[in-house]
Amino acid sequence: MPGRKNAYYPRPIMLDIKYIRENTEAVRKAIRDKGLSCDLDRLLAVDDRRRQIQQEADGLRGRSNELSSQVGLYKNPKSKWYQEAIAKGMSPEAIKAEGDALQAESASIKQRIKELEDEERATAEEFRALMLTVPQVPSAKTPIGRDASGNVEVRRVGEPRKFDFEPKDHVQLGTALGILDIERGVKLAGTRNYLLRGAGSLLHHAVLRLAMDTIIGRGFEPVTVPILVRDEMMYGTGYYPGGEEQAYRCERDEKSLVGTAEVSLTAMYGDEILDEDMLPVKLAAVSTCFRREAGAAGKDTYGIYRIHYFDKVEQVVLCRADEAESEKYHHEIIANAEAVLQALELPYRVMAVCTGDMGQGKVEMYDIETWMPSRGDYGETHSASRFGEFQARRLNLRYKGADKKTRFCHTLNNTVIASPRILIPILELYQNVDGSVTVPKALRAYMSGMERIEARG
RNA sequence: GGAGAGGUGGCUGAGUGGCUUAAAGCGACGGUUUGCUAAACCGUUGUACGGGCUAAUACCUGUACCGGGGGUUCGAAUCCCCCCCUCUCCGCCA
Repeated sequence: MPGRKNAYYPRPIMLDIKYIRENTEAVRKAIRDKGLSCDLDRLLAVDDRRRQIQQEADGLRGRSNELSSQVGLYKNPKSKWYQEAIAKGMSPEAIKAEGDALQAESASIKQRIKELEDEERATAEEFRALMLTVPQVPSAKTPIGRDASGNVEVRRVGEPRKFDFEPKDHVQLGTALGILDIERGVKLAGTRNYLLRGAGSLLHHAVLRLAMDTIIGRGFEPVTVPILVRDEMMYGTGYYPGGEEQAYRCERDEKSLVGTAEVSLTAMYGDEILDEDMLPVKLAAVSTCFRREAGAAGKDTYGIYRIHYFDKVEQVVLCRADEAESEKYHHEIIANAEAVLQALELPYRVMAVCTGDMGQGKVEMYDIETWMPSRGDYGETHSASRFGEFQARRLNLRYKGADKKTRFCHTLNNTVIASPRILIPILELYQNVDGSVTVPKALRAYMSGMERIEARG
């Protein structure tokens, strides 16, 4: 691992300022479509001023360097210049006088440089703050809309089950079967916590194993990653600033518990330059995910839909800076997730997420929603995003191409499976009239051949 | 947690205040030679942000960068302060 350089955060880079200068209208439209506030005109003005200051300061620094090296000659009797001057008949006193004069000029330049540096600092700070608010420009395919209601269904696979009896929800089923214990979870850790027991715990591990085996079979490298990471990684992947309230942050250590292994996987090559022939890098990790769910008070409080901790298999792709390639892998990671849902024989639909619902950093985003009988609707179980170079810029994640040029990678990620949320449709759709639950065929191998979960005697 | 040693270009490694635009070597790239390979010889060599000229990420040019930040000085890789990281040993612990 190469040493970390300029390891401060947040990194000021978002989009390329040159891109913003040259594509102002596209960025302006992105701000509008994503419903964000970002003072682009102010940003451009600050950028302008920033460059003026740099020009003046650089010029003065150049002059100052020149003076310093001259003073060095005047002050050093051993220098070639000094000896030549003496040989030409200059007196040491005359030399000293000239040297002092240069020194005086240098001092006055330094004064002006100091002023400029103060202004430079202030301008850079405002510049950075403004840059942090500039959104990634969404792809042309992205539907334009204000919120989730603007999302567009792309396709629907499988049929929601029609029951010939009154179905129970996952809490009723899981509690009666003794595989889900919300009360004791709350006793241990507060609201939005739970225990999975016996076959419930087995089922949880089985879906994770199925997901891992599926994704490994599709060429992804399994990685075990830290889930308490430096805050810098949260900035790098775009969760900070803005998402601090959603994360469990360990202030003392300036580290945060990740809400997804995407953070660790995407950031793991940060500050490195990869060889182009290493790409694409395809990684997958299973990790526990922690979410404070601040601002969601009272929302989805029932059951295990929205909870403070869960386990998730996440897939991440780092690829070349090529729009078509990035789109190709986006389709691939969505297909990977669909393969798992199809193996589990769960009905789902794929939604194109609209501009207002997709988040600042994303170029294109699709959610997969799985049918959940208790909600009488599809519920989000997967989220597939591509970021262009947004995350790579913040992480300083680059590659060297065959043409010797260094570029920022493109990054993408998607859920493979998240449990226990996925247990909601599994329990509810595989329930039997007697309250037992049939184990999906694809999971039986991971549960010692168990075919049916029944209440314990 | 305690004690010590260190952080210099892709890598190794010189450099304790100014003719240092960071030596030298390795590697990489280009070229010459060569039946091919190898060897030899010659040349090139990073990043970021600006400016000029542009079809250009080509070329010319400025500044900054020797772990990070601050200080002393006309001038800092070099001196001072704070922080971070790595390594070694000890302690504690899963």
